Amino acid sequence: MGGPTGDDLVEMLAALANPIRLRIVATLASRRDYVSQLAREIGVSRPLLHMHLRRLEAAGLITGRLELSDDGKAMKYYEVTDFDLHLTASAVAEAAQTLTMPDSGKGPAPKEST
Amino acid sequence: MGGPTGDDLVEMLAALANPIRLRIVATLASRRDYVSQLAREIGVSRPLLHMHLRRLEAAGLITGRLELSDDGKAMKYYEVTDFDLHLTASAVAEAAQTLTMPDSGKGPAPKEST
DNA sequence: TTCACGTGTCATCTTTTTCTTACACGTGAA
DNA sequence: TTCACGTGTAAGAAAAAGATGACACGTGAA
Repeated sequence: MGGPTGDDLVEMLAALANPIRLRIVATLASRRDYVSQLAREIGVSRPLLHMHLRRLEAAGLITGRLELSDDGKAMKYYEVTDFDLHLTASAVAEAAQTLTMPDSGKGPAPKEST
Repeated sequence: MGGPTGDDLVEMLAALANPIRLRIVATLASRRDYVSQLAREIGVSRPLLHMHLRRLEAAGLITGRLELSDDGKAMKYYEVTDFDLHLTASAVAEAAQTLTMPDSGKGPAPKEST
């Protein structure tokens, strides 16, 4: 039972549930890369890539750090983390127990009269 | 390398990346259930639950079949499938190769002049 | 018939994601 | 200075997802 909490799991799954972000992780899996170069390889604009990178980093799937190149430019390099998610029905059932519910459970069940 | 295709993976992940749907899978993991009862237990309206169930079934994570109860009512019972997703950076990298791209790769890379 | 319970769908509204365009800043080289 | 390349962010349009309410249909029991 070392899995992530329900909320964290949802965030990780949501982060991976997108073609572009899947591609970002796939690209970074082979070698780390900096933002502009990554944008060119994947074929998306930098602002868009920036947004996707933030989502992936917030979910803990990648990490980025700013470095200075030889010619003095500030480059932000990203790389993947060693995430390892094993998804089965029982794993999901366990994580779901730690889900932060909006308010259900205390509120009255949705009325369904005619 | 028996994993799902990139598109299928995205669909499965998107299906699980939601608190309510996570709860549905968790509930069905212990015992199968029919729609109205499930809606009461989870605390959502039937139309909403119906939509989430469709998404989960489309992703292949649950299956439903219509049965007739003793008192002649048509009940739709759902249960979880034996899905087993192992998510690592390399697994993602492999699945990403079979992603159906909108059009990138052929289209001109996003211009970024000025 | 009317009620309670089961099924499903459609139209609509609200919220969130996704994406583009435009801007700002910094550095090294021509 | 101007250009090329790197960084980041903010505003707004477009698209998708989430959620609700009102329907319609069927059956058994009061």
